[in-house]
Amino acid sequence: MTHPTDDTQEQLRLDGFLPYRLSVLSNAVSRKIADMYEREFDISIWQWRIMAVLGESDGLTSTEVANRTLMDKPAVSRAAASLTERQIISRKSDVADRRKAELKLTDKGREIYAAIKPRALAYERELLASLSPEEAEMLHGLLTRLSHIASPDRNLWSDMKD
Amino acid sequence: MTHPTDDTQEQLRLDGFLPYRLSVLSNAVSRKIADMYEREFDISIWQWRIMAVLGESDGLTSTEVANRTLMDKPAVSRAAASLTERQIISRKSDVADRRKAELKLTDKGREIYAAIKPRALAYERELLASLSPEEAEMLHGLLTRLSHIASPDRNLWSDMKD
DNA sequence: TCATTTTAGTTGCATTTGCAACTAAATCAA
DNA sequence: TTGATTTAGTTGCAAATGCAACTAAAATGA
Repeated sequence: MTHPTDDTQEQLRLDGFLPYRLSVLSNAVSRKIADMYEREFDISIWQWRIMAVLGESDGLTSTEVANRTLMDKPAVSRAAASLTERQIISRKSDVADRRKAELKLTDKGREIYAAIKPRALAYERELLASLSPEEAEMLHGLLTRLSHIASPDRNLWSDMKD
Repeated sequence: MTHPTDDTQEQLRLDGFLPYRLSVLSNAVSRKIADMYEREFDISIWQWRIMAVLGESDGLTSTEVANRTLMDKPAVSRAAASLTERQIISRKSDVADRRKAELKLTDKGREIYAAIKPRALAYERELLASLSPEEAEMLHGLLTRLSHIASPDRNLWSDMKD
């Protein structure tokens, strides 16, 4: 076993390459739920993210939403604008600081949120169905550690409290 | 413990929601390597994927490349066109079937491939550095199982041979 | 008090992406 | 044959994305 003209000491198979695998999996997963949100509720992923954080804790500003969803400001701005237009969220501008506005789910918004949420969780369960609870927990732990390395700054994850 | 007007039996925290976590992690990872490819070699992710499969097994058609990289045909077509123009790959059209063309890395392409590859693998190692070998293996196993569920058709993964 | 800097959010734009529609070649079926 | 279908690859376009530049308001500080 010699290594001739070839500097291929270490193998690089695309389908064993972690960044590639993550990308393909994440795309497949995102596509699938996005289709559901879109088809059944006419809600984009970005819109859904906003709804999801507001569903958890209502009454945030755009900036807070951006931080929690890791969306950029323009994305939040536009998605929020369209949700506002459709009366899914309300925006009440802050009297003390008129640059800010507080975003909340409207009643209609809560209804939609309540309708989507179980679907989203069901899909997640479906994904995780082939994993034991221990494995699922392991997975989250591993993802957390990878996230710390991939974006040391914004991690956030488990060690972030409100 | 009652559940009032509220149907929030089950929790939905965005940052514990698997599709969201995958998306954020995958984006961070992709961004980071893409920056490297881009900055240092002026190669896009899609171009790199093509180079990577050709690096593994040279002389594929666009369709074969598309299957292996899970890119769609237009994406392969365009990325391949620009790689051809830059003489990083060559295309030799098949005499027997003139619709097809065989894509290969040129010498220049091999050089670039040889330069990028260790960087890519180094980044992967960096990512995996916080994981023990067993954990890394576990991670790949878990990703494989999730992939089977997320896209039952194209999996491909471990059970695919050439 | 008023110029300067920072912060919140929006608008605009260039690029990327994904998909549908197309062309050209090959295969199939009568 | 030759008409209809399938396959390989390309082109075109609409929508999504990411980022820079902007406006308006607030905070800072001389």
